[in-house]
Amino acid sequence: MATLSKKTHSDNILIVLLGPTGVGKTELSLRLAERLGSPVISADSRQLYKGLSIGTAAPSPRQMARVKHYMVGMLELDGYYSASHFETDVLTLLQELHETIPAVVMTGGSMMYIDAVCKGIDDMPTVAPEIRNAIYSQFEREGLAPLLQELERLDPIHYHEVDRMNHKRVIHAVEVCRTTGKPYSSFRTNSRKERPFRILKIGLTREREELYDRINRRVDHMMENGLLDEACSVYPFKQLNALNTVGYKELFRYLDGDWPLETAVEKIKSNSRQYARKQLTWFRRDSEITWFHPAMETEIMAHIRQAMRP
RNA sequence: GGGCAGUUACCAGAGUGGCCAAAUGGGGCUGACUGUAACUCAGCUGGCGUACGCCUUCGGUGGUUCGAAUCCAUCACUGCCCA
Repeated sequence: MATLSKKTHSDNILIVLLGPTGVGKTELSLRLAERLGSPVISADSRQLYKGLSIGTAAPSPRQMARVKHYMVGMLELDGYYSASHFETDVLTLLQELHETIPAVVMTGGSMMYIDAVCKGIDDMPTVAPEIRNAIYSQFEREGLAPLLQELERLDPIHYHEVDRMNHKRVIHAVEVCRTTGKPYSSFRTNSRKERPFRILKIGLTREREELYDRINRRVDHMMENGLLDEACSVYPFKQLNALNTVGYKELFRYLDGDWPLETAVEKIKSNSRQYARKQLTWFRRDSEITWFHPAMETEIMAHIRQAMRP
């Protein structure tokens, strides 16, 4: 009887609204959040940064006035951040929000960030910048072969598991080995972390042609709304990872004089389409996602209400 | 009207007698991915087949040849130059 008034873990829920870029997540997330009395947590690895609002299609000031947003425009361009940081930050935030709000909305398309929150990511030691720099300069000088040999010696298990053609993965494993003196694979648990709330994943999708058309048109709108000015304003920081981002890297090629503007805009469109495809590939293997067309707001709301019933 | 250049797969563009279903790039498709992930990497991309393979392609037609995307003739179209 005493449990009647007491909230349990399973009373709280995280509603994850995910989907490829340009599918229409932002507007729907606002409407759902308003109906649920929830804020919106953005799961977007680029909207995190300050000064990239046009190119990352971040929620507008007007939209942010409608609903409280978290994880948007809170990071300096040179700030270090990762999926693991996101996991920690969002879990802390959710603990707080769930005190008063049973159903919290998170929306975005950064696959690894979403998985980090929903499934967890292993604790991995932070790589010291000196070690990272040393390895990257070695890579530039000597190529990947010596690093592969080093990995084979330091972590034979992971050596056989990694994609050895993928220098980023190989380099990271070596970084961790060098930093800790332990094999990279010893930090991997392959386990899924428990969460003190339930998770409902709602995927938004559209016909491919419709999605591509929206993406193409959205890029044109971004250009009309000052994307080039925004890119100019961050151009001095173009070497930062935060700016290895669709919409900026292509305009930098224009500003560098490599491409005419028209080419850069076309590349933004095609890179956005490719990104959308990769997102769909990633999400496709997640059987926990229930898919909807963004116009199916009524059905989506019903699906959420259903899940919220005890 | 005359001269020259060209016509290759979705696009661009190599190939100029057999090793060509045809390089390469783009685009497209599929997939991998536990730490800067809007990153990075891989496969496929004429048709059928798991595969050895078979079939249909290189502007059209007709030739030459054992064999043609490649050579010849002719027609069509495109571009540049001269009128």
